[in-house]
Amino acid sequence: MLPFVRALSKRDRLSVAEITLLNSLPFRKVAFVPGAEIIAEDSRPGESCMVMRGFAARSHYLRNGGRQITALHVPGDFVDLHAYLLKVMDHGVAAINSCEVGFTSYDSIRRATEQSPHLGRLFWLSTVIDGAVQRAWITCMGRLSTKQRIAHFLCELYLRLEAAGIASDNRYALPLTQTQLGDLLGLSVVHINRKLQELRSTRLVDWKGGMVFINDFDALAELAEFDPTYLSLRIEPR
Amino acid sequence: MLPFVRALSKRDRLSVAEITLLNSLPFRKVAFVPGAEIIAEDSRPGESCMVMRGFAARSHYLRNGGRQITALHVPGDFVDLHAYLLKVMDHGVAAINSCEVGFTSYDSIRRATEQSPHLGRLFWLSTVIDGAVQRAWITCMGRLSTKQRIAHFLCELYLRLEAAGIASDNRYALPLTQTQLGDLLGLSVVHINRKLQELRSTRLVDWKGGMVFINDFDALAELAEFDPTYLSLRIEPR
DNA sequence: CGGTTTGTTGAAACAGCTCAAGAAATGTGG
DNA sequence: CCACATTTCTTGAGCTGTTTCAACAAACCG
Repeated sequence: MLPFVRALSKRDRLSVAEITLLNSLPFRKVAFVPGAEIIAEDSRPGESCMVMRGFAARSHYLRNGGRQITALHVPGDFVDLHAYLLKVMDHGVAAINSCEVGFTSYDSIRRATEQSPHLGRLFWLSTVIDGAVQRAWITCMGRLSTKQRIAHFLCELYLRLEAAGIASDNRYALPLTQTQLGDLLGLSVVHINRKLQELRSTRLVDWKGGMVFINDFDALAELAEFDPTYLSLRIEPR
Repeated sequence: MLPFVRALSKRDRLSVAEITLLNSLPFRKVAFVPGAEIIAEDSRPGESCMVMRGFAARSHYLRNGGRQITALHVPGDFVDLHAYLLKVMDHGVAAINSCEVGFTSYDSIRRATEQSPHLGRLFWLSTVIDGAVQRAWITCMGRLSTKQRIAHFLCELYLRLEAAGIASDNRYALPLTQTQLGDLLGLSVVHINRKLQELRSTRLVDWKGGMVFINDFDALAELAEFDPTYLSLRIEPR
């Protein structure tokens, strides 16, 4: 089953017909090496893409060479449903690690939404959840301490990966470098490094060898003022 | 004409039937005094709302009493279309100044989208543009200097107000206090105050008596690395 | 007109950045 | 499986940006 279907089914009941329709969406699968550009800034794609395996990031680059990651996409994320309506990319999408992405044409998206308006709303929901995540990031960046931001990010990612069915037991593979985490949280590597050490020393969470181990999720969430409401991980008729 | 219709018509061609349909959406209009809560955090609204007059803000509050504004909504913004799909509010919406808001039920939204799938996509577009604005804010907060952040915000708001038909000639009414601007950009009032003075001293922009005067939009945009692509202010078939 | 909110200023403390260098981990070709 | 090159992580030191606290001035409101 597609991780996307699994993630959707954490948010609403899907009929067998809808699952069939989703599984029959024609995906052109492409593999990307770490750092490769998946969708170029300013391009006008004719397809949307979904992460099948690995991580991808949306990012903006600045004049001084600085980078800001505005979203991290994990397996099951319908990354570029936005572009179906925005038409022009205002940012680029790149592979974080070695990853596989599926492309499907706007035509097939439109056909699916016309065949099932409910599925159309679920596609819409997927973009709206992305927006909720971005709002949470804005709050983190504006008002939380560095240690809290890191903790918040680690909590969020655990729940998202769990929803996609690729994390459990409070642990998951996180293929990010500290530089990338800095670009994501809007901080320098050096500072990330130091605060990460402080966070590790609390023993609430570990991150080594590309694996995150959350030893005390509740305490970590408490530290980060993390409230999972914004992830909409509840089954509701939508 | 609704400012919402005006803003949409900057992004796609609307048929007469669609404009009629929009104008016939039943809106229950409510006036709010400055600071009043329009939608409560954690509530489950049964209606979406649109700003008719004045400004409204989404915000998160933190344990220490801090506040982060994650979106500023101006006349023509269909503020709470998100909740149509999210169901539970993960944040509150409050009036910035004295404002008028129109509420319309999820039922009428659903009827309109079923009557016109194209209008449905335009509603979806409206939420996706909100997301694009949030991504731009993330980049601002993470990687721009304070002066740039202020400048970026002032540029963005001018274009959004112009699209809604309530700003022109590089000037507009901005009913924010410096404290609110700080909550929006994730900075303290004191710092906002000092950097605002520096920005004023460049003569690129003025802000006094609740009015913003952009003396040199291009130079201000250049300073802020502002690229309006993300606002999707182009007519495209969507 | 007086009370309250908003804007402005100074000074000290703290958070985060940059630069630079060395240590550890990872990847690659032989 | 080792040796080497490259990337990533870690550390120190000095500097810049931002916050906090506290006070006063100016603007606004009833």
